[in-house]
Amino acid sequence: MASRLEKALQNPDSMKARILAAARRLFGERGYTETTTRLIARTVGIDISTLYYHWGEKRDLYEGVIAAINEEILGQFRQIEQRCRGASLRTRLEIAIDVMCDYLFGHPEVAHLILLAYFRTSEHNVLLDINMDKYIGNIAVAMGLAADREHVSVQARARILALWNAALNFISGQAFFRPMLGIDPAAYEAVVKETLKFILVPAFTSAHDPETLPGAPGD
Amino acid sequence: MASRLEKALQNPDSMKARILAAARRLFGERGYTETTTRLIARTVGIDISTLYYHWGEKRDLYEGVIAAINEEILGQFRQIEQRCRGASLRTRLEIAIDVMCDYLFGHPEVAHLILLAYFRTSEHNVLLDINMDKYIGNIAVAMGLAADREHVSVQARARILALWNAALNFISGQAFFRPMLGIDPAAYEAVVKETLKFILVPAFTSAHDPETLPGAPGD
DNA sequence: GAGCGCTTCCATCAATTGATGGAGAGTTCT
DNA sequence: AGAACTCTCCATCAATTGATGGAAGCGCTC
Repeated sequence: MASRLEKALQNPDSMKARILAAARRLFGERGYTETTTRLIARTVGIDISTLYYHWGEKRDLYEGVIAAINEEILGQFRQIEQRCRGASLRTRLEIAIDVMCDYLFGHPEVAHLILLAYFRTSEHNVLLDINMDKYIGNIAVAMGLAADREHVSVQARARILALWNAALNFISGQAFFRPMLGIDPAAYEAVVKETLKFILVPAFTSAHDPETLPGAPGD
Repeated sequence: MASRLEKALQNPDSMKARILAAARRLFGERGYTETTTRLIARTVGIDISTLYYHWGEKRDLYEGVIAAINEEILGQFRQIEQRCRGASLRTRLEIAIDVMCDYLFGHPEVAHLILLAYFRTSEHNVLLDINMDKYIGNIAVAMGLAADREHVSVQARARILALWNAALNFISGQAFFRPMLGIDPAAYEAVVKETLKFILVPAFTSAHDPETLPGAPGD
C-alpha cells in the first residue's frame, strides 16, 4: 500500500502532486544538482516559495520522488511474480523482461534516476537508497533461481545485475543509442527486448557450470 | 598519435598535466557540475586562478579529460585487435573482455565519465562526444562479426552495446554492487569478467538464429 | 641591475541557487 | 464583520561558483 505517501499525493491535481510529477521528470532528465528548485517551480508555473511551502527542502522533494519510484518498482515485481506462476523458466525470464521493459520505456526517468543513484559517490547518495538487494532477491525467487531471497549465489546475483543494468542502460540512454542503431522508437524497444532475451535466456537456461571461475588470466 | 594533446601534457609533472589528472579523477567521481574548479585547484594544491591560466574555461578542461580518455580507449581497441589476430571467435571475445576489464578496473573514472556522458541530455553533453560509433565498429570488426565498420547488423551492434554497458556498469558501480555481492575487490573483478564471458560468449558463438529467440533446450 | 616573459596568487565581481520572512488573497467558521 | 486558516507570491539573504584583473615572484638575457 502507498501508505507512506500522504493524502495530498493521491490527488494528481493537488499542488503537491503536480510539483512531485514535475520534479520527477526533471530530476530524471537532468540529475539532482542540475535541477534547480526554481526550474521545477517554473515548470509547474508557480513561485519557488510555493514549492518550499509544500515540500520543504529540495532533498525532501527528491526523497519523495525516489520513494514513489521504489513503490512503483516493487509493484512491477509483484506483477511479474504473479504472472510467472507455474510458467517454465524461459517463459518466466521473458515475462520479466517484457514487464520491466514496458514499465521502464513508459517511465524512462525511472531508469535515469536509478542509474544516477548508482554512480554517485557524493554526499546525497545515501538517502536515495534504491534497494537493489530486495529487487534482486525478488527476481531470483520469481525466476526460480533460488529458494528464498537470502540464499542467492553470487553468480546468479551477478547475472541478474548484468541484465538489469543492461535494461536500464538501453532505456536511459535511448537518446544516445537509438541514433547509433538508426531505428525508430518502436523498433528500438523491440530490439532492446530481443537483445535482452537473446543474451539472458541462454545464460540461465543452458548447461553452463557456474562453479568454475576462469583461472586467473594468463598474463 | 597524441598529436592533439599539447606538449605540456606529455610531461606528467607539468602543472597543466597535474591539473588534468586531478580533474579527470574528480570529474569521474562527482560528475561535471558537482566538480568545482575550486575543488580541482585545491586538490592540486594551487590557486583557482592558476587553473584558469592553464586551461581557460572549466568546459575546456573537461574536454581535455574526454579527449585524453578517447585516445586511451582507442589504444585499448588497437591492442585488442592486435592480440585477436588469428584467434577463434570465443578466444577473441574473451580477450576483448579481459583487456577492457583490466583497463577499466584500472581507470574506473573512465567508466564513470562515459556513463555520465550517455545519460546527460542537458546542454554540455554535445561537446563530450564519446564516439561510440567508432568503438562498436572496431569491436565488431575485431571480433569478426562484420567485414567492415560500416556494415554491422543492428542485432550485432545492440549485443555489443549491451555487453559494453554491462562492463561499464559493473566497474563504475563497484562501490554500489560489490557490497551487495559481499566479496572483496579481487573476487569482484573475477566475477565481473566471468559474468560477462558467461553472458556474452554463448550469445555470439552458439548457433542461435538471430531471427527466432533461442531454440534452446526446454527446461 | 634593468627589462621581459612565464607562472602563481590575492582580491573581487556577477550570476546562480537554496532557502526564508512577511505580506496579501481566498475561503470557512463563528 | 472579523478571526482563523490555507495557500500563493514578492523581496531578499547568504553561500557557492565560474571567471577575471592586477600585482608579485621567478628565471632568463642583455
